[in-house]
Amino acid sequence: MLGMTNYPDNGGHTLTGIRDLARHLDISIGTVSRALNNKPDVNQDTKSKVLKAAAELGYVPNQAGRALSKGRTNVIGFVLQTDSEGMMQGDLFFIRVFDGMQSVLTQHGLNLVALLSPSTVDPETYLKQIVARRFTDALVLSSIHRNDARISYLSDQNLPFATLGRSLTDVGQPWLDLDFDGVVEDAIRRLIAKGHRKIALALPRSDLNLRHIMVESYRRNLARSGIEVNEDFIVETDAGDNGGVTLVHDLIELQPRPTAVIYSDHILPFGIYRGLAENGLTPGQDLSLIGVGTRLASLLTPNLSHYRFNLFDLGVRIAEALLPTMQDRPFSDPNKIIRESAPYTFIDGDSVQDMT
Amino acid sequence: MLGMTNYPDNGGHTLTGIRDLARHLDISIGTVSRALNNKPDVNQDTKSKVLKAAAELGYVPNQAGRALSKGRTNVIGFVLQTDSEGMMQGDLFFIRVFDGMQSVLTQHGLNLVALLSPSTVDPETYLKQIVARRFTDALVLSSIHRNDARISYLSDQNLPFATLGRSLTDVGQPWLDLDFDGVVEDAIRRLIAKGHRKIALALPRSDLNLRHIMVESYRRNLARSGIEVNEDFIVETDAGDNGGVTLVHDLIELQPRPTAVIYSDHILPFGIYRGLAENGLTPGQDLSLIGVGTRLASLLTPNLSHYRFNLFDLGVRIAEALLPTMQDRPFSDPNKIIRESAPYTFIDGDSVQDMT
DNA sequence: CGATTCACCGTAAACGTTTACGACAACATT
DNA sequence: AATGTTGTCGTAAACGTTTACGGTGAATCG
Repeated sequence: MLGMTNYPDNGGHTLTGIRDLARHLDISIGTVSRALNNKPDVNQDTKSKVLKAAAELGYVPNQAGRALSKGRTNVIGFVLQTDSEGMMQGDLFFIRVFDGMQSVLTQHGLNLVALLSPSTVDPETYLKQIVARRFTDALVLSSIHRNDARISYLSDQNLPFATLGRSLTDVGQPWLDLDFDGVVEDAIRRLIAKGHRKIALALPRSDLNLRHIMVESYRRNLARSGIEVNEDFIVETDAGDNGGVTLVHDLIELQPRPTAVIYSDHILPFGIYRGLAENGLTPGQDLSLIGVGTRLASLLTPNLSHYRFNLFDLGVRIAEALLPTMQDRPFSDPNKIIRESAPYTFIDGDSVQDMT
Repeated sequence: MLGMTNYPDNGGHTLTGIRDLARHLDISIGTVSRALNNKPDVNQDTKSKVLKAAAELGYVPNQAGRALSKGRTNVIGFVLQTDSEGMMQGDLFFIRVFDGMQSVLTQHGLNLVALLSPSTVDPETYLKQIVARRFTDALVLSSIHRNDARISYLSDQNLPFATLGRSLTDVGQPWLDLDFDGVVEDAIRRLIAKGHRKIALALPRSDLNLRHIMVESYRRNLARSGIEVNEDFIVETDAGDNGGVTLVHDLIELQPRPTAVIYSDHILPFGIYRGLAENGLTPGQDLSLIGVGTRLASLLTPNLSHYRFNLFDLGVRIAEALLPTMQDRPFSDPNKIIRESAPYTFIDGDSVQDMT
């Protein structure tokens, strides 16, 4: 039957709780707890004795007990979104960002987990589930939309969080993003310097704020150079694998036909190269290309000019931005709030033609 | 009048605990708990009343309290590995598998999280951290090695788990994997039917059991067809982005030169195509190619012949294999243990030349 | 009518921590 | 000698659930 033994057979040397550890050392539970948490009110000698015994016996504090007592779980969630295509856009990004975040969070005794909102349910209700179950001390949101209701929701719930990307709905939380604004500015400057005037911007259809930021930067910087914006040059790309092919078909039918295109996607350039080839055109020669955030650019022939980001470092900075907000009440001290855009690096290739 | 004040100052309509909910309904805590957990000993009428009130007031059980009391956390971890290249190999896979797993686990009230062992620390110590903190009811391991110490470790810890991939160290746990064995067999048969005799096998350097399985299948099926195995034809590929280019250089220097190559990677084919082009060779014409598990095959020109798997379905089956082991003691009932290989689909392309 | 069952519900003890509080020496200050 | 101070530690009450146990009243049975 069930109640045969008071103590479950835990295989021998694995401790079950702090109680056993205290009994083994013949001191009180409270002192052991204080020693483990490095509290001031405990003798340096016994402190080291406790640490030693804990290491030897392989004692690890039960997270549920700790969470219940302290109200904190030491778990931080990185919330990711899978789009209809299975998140082709983000998945080449997030691993490195995650790695960067984790490298600093572990040093603070925090566990990072990735939370993927399923493709079948909308992101907000998924987030509410997460928050309601509160097995997370803080969250990092990604795939930020132009007006992202999740931000105000999290603010209402008093849960510390940071966003990878900014939004128009802003509650003063820390954010970081990739400087796609500056990237578009730089790309336009480079293209103009090479004599281009008819520059297209190709972006996937979405309501991500990143898209809006790029479009705005596109308009602003063209205007600054005295180039009138042709609305037909702002084209939406399909998410599918052959979105690049259809993009080329769309572009070469435009009147006038653009001589250069800026776009943002990992997979897109392969389709673009293929689409150009199908039409007897050569990348760089018949259409100049500049990629933003394309991880696989070096696999293309001719080499694709593109921008690169240090994603590990981005993860580090996100974690560093998040940590201070977890100390006291979220976003209490405005001086602590970190908000910045990660700098880009331009990788020169052969996909930009000199028109002069 | 003391007991009548059922308005704790929690700042609004968000409930804090089951205690408030019980007070609000004017019944005991125990009954509320039983009602929420659908226990038999509670009136159908009050049961629905409790459910209704919980939904209205937005009450969600505190997971820490529940975990402490029941010893289960309702969290399941999907353990992933990032190799030195930032997990280029796995990341295009795992999202869909994750999605599939999640689709069935949520129906059982379980939360799925992704746990990424950082590239800096070895997988086993990371796993020990996870297990020791026991904020997980069960685990799913991926990137299974030929002899994977994690498997015996988890078995010792009495933690339910399943593996995505099999290993020589086997403790009777459920596993699923992709039928790379059958894929190699099928690929060799197709190539031989088209007249190929000099078939190479190109795999990334690793100790994953999948690699061993493919090599063994390669040897076995060549032998069955009466073709002697040329050890030079089993080549190791580099993980980097231009691993495909160097692979081509290695292949065309072989004496005799293989006429076909089977390989496994997402990124590799792009490099192969590029490497062939650099040498004035045409994919399919000068070297037949068959890819295994290459997500982006449709982006290549000419189309790459390759094998595809239903990864969402794979995730579903993993979850279904894991669930019964969580009911009672892990792996108690051998009839319940599910172990199977997911079937492949061949996608015909233009990258296999007919030699007859 | 007493005894037995039954459906339902309240009580209280767990689960493993943390931490406010107080106790107790030893020592320093008047 | 009385008082205050300091360093160290034990005690016990939380934290929010679950669940074994016992206790009702009503219905059923002998």
